[in-house]
Amino acid sequence: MGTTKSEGFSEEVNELALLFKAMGHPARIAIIQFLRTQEKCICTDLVNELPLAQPTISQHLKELKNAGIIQGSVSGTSICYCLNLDKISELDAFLASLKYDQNPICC
Amino acid sequence: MGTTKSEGFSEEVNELALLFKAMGHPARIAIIQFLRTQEKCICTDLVNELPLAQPTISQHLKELKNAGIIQGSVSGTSICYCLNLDKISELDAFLASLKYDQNPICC
DNA sequence: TTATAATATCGTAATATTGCAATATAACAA
DNA sequence: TTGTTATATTGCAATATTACGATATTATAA
Repeated sequence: MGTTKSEGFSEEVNELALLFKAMGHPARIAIIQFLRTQEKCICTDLVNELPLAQPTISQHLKELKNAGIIQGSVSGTSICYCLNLDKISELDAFLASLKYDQNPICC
Repeated sequence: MGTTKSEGFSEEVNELALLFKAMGHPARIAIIQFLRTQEKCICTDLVNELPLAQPTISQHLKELKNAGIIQGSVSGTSICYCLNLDKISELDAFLASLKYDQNPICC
């Protein structure tokens, strides 16, 4: 136990869960918000912006990248991160579908 | 450590993170999908539908309810759960905003 | 080459999450 | 009352996550 059970759930369900999980942390939401509002997406600034140490931020960036929510491209000594709108659209589509499919006579 | 640091992040960021976190598990996504497609939202069926034991499902329902993503109303011996579209709209609005605000010249 | 700046990785302690058996509770039926 | 059905709670073992200091890596600058 302690392990999340993924067998018995559809691919789609597991994929969505991983994406939502990757967003389920304040630092990672803050990173996403920061990337949205930045002119340039170079990211040492996150270390000054967020109340977390550099290794911790690096770790959160890695998780977002693994989930495919952000992309990073090397640019000299620094790395340019940005949002991957495709993944974000997947989540958005799922949530939007909930709003329309739902049975009106409930609870 | 092990504890998520929430001080230093805005209320909004923390709230969004909690909502996403609540959805970051296959069982909880499956529950949400099930509620969407059911005629009636009575939920013993989840125990037959999902590959998890009854106490585990009960626990996941509780987490979704605590996050405000679903609501439950007692109906005799059983409980009628349904989606709370307001919360879902909050998440949806956040994701949708990412798609429009983003800087087009990036990475 | 040596320094510096930006980022990543490792190791680890503290805490959280997950899943389930056992058990409790609560509403109704016989 | 006794049983039955639906759900919740408790307790616990296994595992995952979080945060960070120390240290590595990598690219450029001096």
